[in-house]
Amino acid sequence: MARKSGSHSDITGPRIRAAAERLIARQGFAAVSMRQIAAEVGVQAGALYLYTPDKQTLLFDLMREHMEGVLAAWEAVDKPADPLGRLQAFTLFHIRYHLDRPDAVFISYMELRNLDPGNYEIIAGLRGAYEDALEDILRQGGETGDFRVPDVSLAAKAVIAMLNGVNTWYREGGRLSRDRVERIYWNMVRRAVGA
Amino acid sequence: MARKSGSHSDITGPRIRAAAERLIARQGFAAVSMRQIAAEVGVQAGALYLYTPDKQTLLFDLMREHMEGVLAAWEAVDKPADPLGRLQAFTLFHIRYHLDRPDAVFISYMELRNLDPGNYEIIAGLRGAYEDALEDILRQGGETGDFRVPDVSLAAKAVIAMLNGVNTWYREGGRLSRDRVERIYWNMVRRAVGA
DNA sequence: GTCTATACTAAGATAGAC
DNA sequence: GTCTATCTTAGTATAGAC
Repeated sequence: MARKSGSHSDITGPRIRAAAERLIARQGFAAVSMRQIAAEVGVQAGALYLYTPDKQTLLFDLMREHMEGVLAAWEAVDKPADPLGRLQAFTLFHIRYHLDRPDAVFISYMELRNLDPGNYEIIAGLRGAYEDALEDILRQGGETGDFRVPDVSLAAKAVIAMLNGVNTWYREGGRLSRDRVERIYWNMVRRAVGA
Repeated sequence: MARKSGSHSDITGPRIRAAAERLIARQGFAAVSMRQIAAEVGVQAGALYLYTPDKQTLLFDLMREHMEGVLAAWEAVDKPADPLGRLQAFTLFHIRYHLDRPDAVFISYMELRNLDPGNYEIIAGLRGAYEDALEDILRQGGETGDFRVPDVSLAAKAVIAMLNGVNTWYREGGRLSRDRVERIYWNMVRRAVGA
């Protein structure tokens, strides 16, 4: 495709999103200024408004893309038919996908309260859809007798909270390898649901 | 004690902290202005500086008081000698204490990144001390054979993350009573550590 | 102890030149 | 597509009156 000289729209857009993601994850949405994001990209603040109508939309787009990405990636996972296998697939998928995207995860988790009401509803809906995927597995396993979960909704919330915790402390090259962390957590998840 | 007419230092101070806690929990530290806190209390913004040297110290004091409160309260709990009883006591204590203070919990969890480095170290140390208390229980139970935890540090983090999750969704008067939630979570914790 | 007034800084967003 | 310059609003914090 031909490109006008001096035009960088195909590269600046993604760079703005990447810079915003990094900065918001570290400092929080309200504490990050548009000037700061612009400086990180190497443009002036005004130039950002060629790529987003306002700061709120920038945050919303980051969160929506992340949540849609999680859902699409889980859809694409090759899933065993039996509940235990599915739960293991979910556990390993969740840990890996989230450890690969710490900034996006952190934002989608911490900045919910900075979304406008309409945007909040949409993101909350996407989060609910992801939780539903886990609930379905737990319900299926309850019916087959593979799991013993007195309350499917609570168990799903507990498992996701436990797995999300990994992101708060795991550091590449630390005491434990990813594989080891995954095994230990899978062991705890399995036992927590009475498998 | 004699009090000057028009003096409200004994009441305004706590009211400022209460208002700051409420507002910061809902909107985030960076998004809350000193004017907003003052308006909530019914004074002018300048008057806040009679009670705190600056906004950062106000945040730090809220977090320090909360963390010290958690530690002191856990110290004061009547604890069984056996690991299983201790773990149950910890689980029920954690859920109850945290559900009673949702705003303080939320802040101590979400606003770590808004602390100045020196203040961060202090709060992180207090958090570590609380986690240590749980690690001690798990280690003891591992030695007696009551629990099967391949990694005490990971298990402690997993349990605390799971329990913290309750605060994100529990609402008084909702589908489940506190007692029922406590029982279900205790069941999951117990199984997760192989008891 | 609190208020009014304000100094100072920085924010989000826009207009118009290039 | 980007920059410079700027409008408008709002923030933290302080000074001095009462």
